This record gives sequence, C-alpha cells and structure tokens, in this order.
Amino acid sequence: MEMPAQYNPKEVEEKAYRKWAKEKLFAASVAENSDPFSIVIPPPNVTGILHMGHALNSTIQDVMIRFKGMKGCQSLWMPGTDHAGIATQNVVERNLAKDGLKKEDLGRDKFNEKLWEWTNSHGSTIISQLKRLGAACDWDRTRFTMDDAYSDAIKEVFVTLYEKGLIYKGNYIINWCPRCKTALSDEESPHRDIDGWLYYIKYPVSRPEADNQKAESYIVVATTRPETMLGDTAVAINPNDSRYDYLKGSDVILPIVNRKLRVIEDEAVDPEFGTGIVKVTPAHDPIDFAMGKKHNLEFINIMNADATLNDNATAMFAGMDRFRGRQALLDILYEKKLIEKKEPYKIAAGHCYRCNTIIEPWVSAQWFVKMKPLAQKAIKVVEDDEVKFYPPRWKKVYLNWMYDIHDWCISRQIWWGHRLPVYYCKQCLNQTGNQTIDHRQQIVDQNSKTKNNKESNVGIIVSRDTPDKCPSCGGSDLVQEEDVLDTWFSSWLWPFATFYWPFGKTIDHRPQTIDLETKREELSYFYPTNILVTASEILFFWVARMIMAGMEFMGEIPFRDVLIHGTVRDEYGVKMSKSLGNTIDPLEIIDKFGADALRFSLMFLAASGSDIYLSEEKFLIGRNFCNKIYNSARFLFLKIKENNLVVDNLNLDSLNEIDRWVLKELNQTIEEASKYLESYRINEATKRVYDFFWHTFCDWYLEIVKDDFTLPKAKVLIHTLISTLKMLHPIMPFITEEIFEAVGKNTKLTQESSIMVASWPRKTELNIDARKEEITKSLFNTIKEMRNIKTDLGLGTKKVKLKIKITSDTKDVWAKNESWIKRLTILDTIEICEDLNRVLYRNDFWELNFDIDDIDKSTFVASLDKKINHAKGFLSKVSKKLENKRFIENAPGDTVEKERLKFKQTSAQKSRLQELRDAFK
RNA sequence: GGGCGCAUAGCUCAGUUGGUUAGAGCGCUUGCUUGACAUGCAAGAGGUCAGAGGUUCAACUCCUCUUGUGCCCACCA
Repeated sequence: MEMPAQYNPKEVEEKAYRKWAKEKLFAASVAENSDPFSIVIPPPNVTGILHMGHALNSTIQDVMIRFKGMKGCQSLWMPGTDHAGIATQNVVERNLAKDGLKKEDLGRDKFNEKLWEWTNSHGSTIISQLKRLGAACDWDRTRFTMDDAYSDAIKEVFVTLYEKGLIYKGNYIINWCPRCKTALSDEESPHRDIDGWLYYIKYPVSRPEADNQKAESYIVVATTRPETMLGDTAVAINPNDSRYDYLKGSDVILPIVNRKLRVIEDEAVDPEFGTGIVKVTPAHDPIDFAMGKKHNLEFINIMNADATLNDNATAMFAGMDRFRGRQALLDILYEKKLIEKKEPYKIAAGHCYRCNTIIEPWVSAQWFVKMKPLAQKAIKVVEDDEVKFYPPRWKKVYLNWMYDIHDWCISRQIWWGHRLPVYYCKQCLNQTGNQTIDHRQQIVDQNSKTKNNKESNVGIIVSRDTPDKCPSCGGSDLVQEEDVLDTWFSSWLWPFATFYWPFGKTIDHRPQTIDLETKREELSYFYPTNILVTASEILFFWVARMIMAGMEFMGEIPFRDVLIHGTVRDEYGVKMSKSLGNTIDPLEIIDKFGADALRFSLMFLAASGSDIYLSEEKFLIGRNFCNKIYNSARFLFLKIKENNLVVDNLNLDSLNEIDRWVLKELNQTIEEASKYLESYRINEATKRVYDFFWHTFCDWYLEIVKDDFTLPKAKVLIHTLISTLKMLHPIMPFITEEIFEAVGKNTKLTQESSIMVASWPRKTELNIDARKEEITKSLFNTIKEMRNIKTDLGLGTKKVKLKIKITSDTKDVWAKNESWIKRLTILDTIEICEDLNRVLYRNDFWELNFDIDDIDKSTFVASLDKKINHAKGFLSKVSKKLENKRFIENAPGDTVEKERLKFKQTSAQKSRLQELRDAFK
C-alpha cells in the first residue's frame, strides 16, 4: 500500500464513520455486566447549523462517550433536536415573505404544514454535520421535541402540574416581543443597556382653592419612556418624602389626555431619584403594575400587539409605532413647554433573545408555572453536591438564581409548538362572562380593569386526551387553547422524555416499533445520566429546569455532573456570532484540515471552563499533529515490511533499558491521561498524550531504534503506537481508527474490529533496575549536553570525533548504543580512552571530549558560567531553606530530605562545572 | 445595585489539595533539502507569575486591599 507523505483526512473520515455506523458501534443497550454511562445531547435547534460552539460542546461529549466506551461502559449518547418554536417559525415566516405572504394568509393549519415541510427537509442538517464531526451518538434513538410520543410527555407534565396547582393562568405584566408578537419568559428577555434620555415632564396640579401659596402649579416626573404617560393613572411619592406633602390632597392632571391622576404613596419610590415623584403606568411597567395592584389603580393599555399605540393613547397618536408616538408626543410637550429638561441616560431594556427587538412590558393573559415549590428539591440536590458543577463556581450561580426564582411564563402566542392541553367550554365561559380565548382581544378589553390575578377555572378543561364534552355542563362546543408552550417546556423533560417516558398512560403515541418494557428498563439503567455538557448561557433556561423536572417527575436527579465549558471567541476575544460575521465555520475547518484536527485543536486549547480564542491558524496544531501521527505510523509499517518482520504481542523478556524507559513513560502517560479524563480535564489529558507521543516516542525512541529495526523493537514500537492511538481515539477518532486498522494489516496482532470497541490501554508490568535506569537517563542527558556543546562551539551539524573516558562500570552502554548515539549527536566516531587531554562534559559515569583542535573558549566558558550561576542561584535558595531551623522542624521529613538531595546533587554538579571551567582558564 | 471571574514569556493560555530559581502552542533567533514527517529536526532568546500587605518553615498557588479587565443577575422610573 502506497502511503503519501501527507495525511489526507477526507476519505479516511468518511470511510471510518461509515464503518462505525454499519457495525452499529454507536448503539448502547442495557447490559447487566457493564456500568452504564450516558449523556443526553443538548438538542440543537432544527434550524441550527453547526457552529464552533456546537463543535466544542459536541467534541467534549464525544470524548467522554468514547473514553467510557473503551473503559467497558455501555456508553450512550442520546441525540435529538429541538423544535425551537420562535426561531423556526421566524425562518419559515421569512421564506413565506419572499412570496409576499404572511402566515395569517395561510391560516394556522396550512402554516403548520409548511413548518413540518421545512423541518422534514432541513431538520437533519445539523445531525449530518454532527456526524462529520465524528459524534458517536446512538442515532437510532434520535428524538425530536415535536414527536407525537414526546408530546405525550409534555401533556402528562402539563396536566400533572395543573392538577397539583402548579400551573395557573392569569393576567400579568409580561415581556412582550412586538415583532414576534408573543410573550417571553424573563430569561428570554435579557437586559441590555441602550442609550436613551431621561425626560423631565411637567404635570399640572390642581389644588383646592384655599391652599397655601407655596405649592407649585405643576410637578415634574422623570421617565425614559414618555409615551407610556398616556397610560398613567397615578403619580407616586415616597411616604417619608415630606417635600410633597402638599400633593396629598391635590389632583394631578395628565397633560394632553387631561386625566385626573391619583397621588399614591409607596415605599418603592426612591426619593433620591429624579424628582422623587414617579408617574405610574400600571399596564406598561412591571413596578407600576405591582403598585397598580397594591393601590387598586386603573390599568390602561395603550398599545396593540405590534406596539403601535391604540385608541386609549388618544386619537392623536393611535396607530403610531411606539417610538414614533414617543417623538410625536415629545414634540407636543415641547411645544406646550411641558418638558423641563432631558438628560442622557443608559436604559437597561429587555431584548427579545430571538430577534433582538426591544421588549414591551405588557399586560396579558398568560399561563405560568409556580416555581418555588419545584425549586426546593432542585436546590437541595445541588447544595448537597448530588449534582456537581465543573468548574464548581457555577454552583453558586445556580443557587443564587434558584433562591430567587420567579414564576415561569410558559405560553407563547405563536403557532409552532405544543398547543397547551387546555380546552375551553364556550357555554360555561359565556355564563361567567369574564373569559375569552383570544388574548389580543382580551388585552384590548382591559381598558377598564384587571380585577383579580387568578381567574376562575370555570369552563377550562385541562386534559391529557382531547375531551369531547364539557365535564361540567356537558356542552360539546369546546375549543383548544390557541397558545403553544415555551420550547423550554419541552426541553426540560429531555433526560427522561427521550426514553419514551411516561410509558403510556391515557395517552400513548409511541411508534409501533418501540417496546414499552425495553424503554422502561433503559430509563432505569441509563437514568440519572452521568454528565450534562453545556455552555453557561443555558444554565437557567435548561439546566436548572431539567433538575427541577427530574426531581419532580423522576424523583431523582437527571445527571450527576454538569460540565460548563467556555464560550468560543475570535482571536480578539469577541464572542463568535453570525451577526458579527466573526465566525469560523467548523465545516470549513473539517474540509481543510479534517475533523480530527478540529477536534484536537479544540481539546488542546479548551482548559476546563475557560473561554477559548480561535483563529484559523490555531487548527494547525491539530493538522500538524495528525500529520505527525500518520507519518510515524507510515514509517513503522514501511520498516516492518522492509525487514520482513512478523510483529505480534510485546515480549517483556527481550526488552533492554531503553525499551523499558519508553514503556515506563507510556505507563505514566496512561495513568495521567486516564486520571485527567475521569475528572473531565480533557485538555490536560490531550497535552499529556501529545507530549508523550511527539516528544518522547517520536523524537527519542523512534529515532533511537530507527537503524536497529529488529523484531523486539518493532514490537515495542507497535505496542506503544497502539496504546497511544487508543488514548487519542476519543479526541481524534478518525485517524486513530485508520491507523489501528493499518496495524492489523501490517502485523499479526489480533485486535478488535475497531478501535472504538478496543479496550483502554493498561500499564505494563516492568521490572526496572534503578541503576540501569539512571544510566539510561544520564545517557540521554549527555546527548543533550553534547548537542548543546556542539552548538556553543559552532559545530552544529559537523561530524566530530568523540573521545570518552568511562569512569565506572558502564563501558558496554556506549558500545551497545554507539550507532544511534553517533547518529543523534552527529558524531564521526566514539573512541574510548584512558585519558583525555581536555574535558568538555562530565557526570558520575563518564567524561568526554571532542577531538578538535582549537575551540572558541570564550563561548564555551560563557556557557559554563551561565550554568554555574544557575547552580549557584539554586544552591543559595536551597541552603537558605536548609539553614532555617524552623524549616527543618516544621516541614515534613520527606520534603526536607528532598531539599537535602537537591543540594547534594546540585553542589556536585556545580563543582564539576567549576572544574571544567578552571581547566579552560 | 448585587454576584461571579480573570490578570503568568511578544500573542493565546496551562500550572486543582502551598515545597519546579514556572510550562505549552504560535511567533522570534541560529543551524539543518539527515530517504517518516520542512505540516519536520536540533539548539536558543524571552517571565521580579498586575501592585501592596498578610498567613506560613515555605506563596504563582491561601487571605485582605488596590488597580485594570470581562461576564451574569437586578423593577431605580
């Protein structure tokens, strides 16, 4: 087989992935004799295309899955996608807009068909991209949050929570996105500072006639959103603010609208801010909403769903967009000289996390989950470290959020998603007369009053099955709730709903092929899952809620460990995002350098939990390493063939000291890599194996045995290669598979059909003679020193004669190793002498000289001086310690012993160097 | 306003129970077309571990403060 000089990942990767799929190596199942290891993938959006964040996130999971698989676990990576309500709807709406259509033109059913069409044709894009990355997901289990069966779980959960009184409907002020025209949860409305103005507006005051003369004829309120004044129904002052005592009996008049405003007192008002008087707009501001409830104020809604002003905002402004209305209103206020001043002001405004539109706080009828009761257990399991965070600091972040958790608004006014399993009986509703099912209508109806938070449940049917008649009146005129659920209301069930929980109660839409008992067993085997790998952005959205759902419905944590990795940034430290255009496309990197190169570079750079800065050149680390692995293997096979070697299992009897040395280094690498992987410190494991393979195995061992390519050596080489490949496999699955197969073809070793199912390497039992080991290490050091000296003397690549005086029982060491020592040091001959006329290097075992006439003494002496100074500095530091009585008294014995040894060795070394130097004077 | 991080070589970062006169990758300097690999090999320069205190026999590592910097949460209009 001809192997080109450079590694070409393209065909290798495709071929390997096909093989794994064909041999069903991704599949995991219940096995009594194996430990389970499971991860559920954070389901990517069906609209998603693979970005660097996915690549990082997925590689980490894949590393753990493959590692645990090799360790003998039933290693399950559960894949799937998320229907991503708003995001997907937006995409399909945009497509529709190209034909000049709106979703309303199609109607709900037709539009839903379009959504499914889109999902079916595009939804697997991300899946195939994950496959290119090498993801070892059990693809036969792939789930989608809109599967019929998955929807069963959602209904079950909704109904159960409703029956427990943990889900309620009510009129509240919520985050409204006027572009998506839906309510959002607090988490979906992140605050961002925007530059704005704080306007000081004069409100006239009408006083009883006989009032004292001190009072002003107007008051001043400050606001960043002047247009909301059209919905003002009060002004508020702090009860302890005596400046405005006079207002208590007065009427404040809302300009333009000329509405009388009540003056209320509330502790929420900060006397220090602005003028100390607050305009109160109960229907358009969360604090004002609370005040409105407390003081029984009128709620006047001045906006439509698209944030245009409505008739309540007076005919003058009706129909205007909120920002245009703001300007128009300001113009009039200026004209009437009612603006006292304006100041530049940073406003922390909520933004829609899907389209970045500024959120409008809006009162509407929505569905909520009571979170406090659900949070209790989820707090405890984290406090008690039953669920552990890596890095641990996220525990605090999680707990802080959980301690102060707010109710979760779960209804969305979009069409793509799970419709709430809520049905309204029209007849019953008509009788109570206070309910309608159209939110937009309901909101307009709110002009007058929102009386109570909780509306009566008359006429509301919450049911797992579609009811045919109203249980209370028997009427059959039922309509289902129009709203759909927040997408996260499906995601939070992911760790168990993916196993087809709830195993069919009154509802059961499992596919025929799915066996209930198997699934039940699988859930109990694989749940709780072992780790959840995610970015910090969805800690609250998803992680926290999964823990709550797990505790509530499984009675058990959903995962033991939560791995929070960093954010992917560009080389300047700016977060990669499509809108900024600073992304690096992982698929382009795969095309250019290979998936292994991508994965390796990511794992090499990603220290646990810290952000990772990327530029295209960072992927050269991985590419170069792939090339190194490939070439070293290519060389081994070439040599094996050239020498007609039949390589089989390692034979410990025929090992020499150097073989033992490399195997010992290998042992240590295995130990450390395993330890690091077990503790999720993947980058440490990656670095360790990289360093061993390149700088120990290739740079030293392989170079040493190059010209002595005998069978015992070949066995050590192949053994070490295989062990390293195995350790690298979780990180770089493709190239390791390729070479593992090639090992099979080029040797007589019996091995597994794929490295994926090969067992994790174990340490070799080596009987190591300490003295021989020391001599071997001295030999390596001597070689480094000789190269060093040659460079100092300007003899870099010149072949020189080495004269050596053996000062102890090590003659055979030089004789046996002569050939490679000469090659690696670039020596002409090695001559063993009784006496040297000059010594360039000396250690406990030998001293040596190069047979050359004149040397540049000054550079050599300078180099010696440098070493001597180094030793001196070190010695003074160590002796300071040893002279310190308290050190001797307090430090543990072996620490003191170590220092003594250091001192002894270094002083010996120093005097040797000193002698050498003196000889050159 | 509250909370959480970060500050180590020119750049990007490791350094996990305190005991190395501090490591890697890239970049830089010097020398190598050595038949596995120039996507390589050899040698090297470069750091008072942000600053100031403290704890300790011992601090890059623990504590406090300062400075700079980043992120998250929050109803000061």
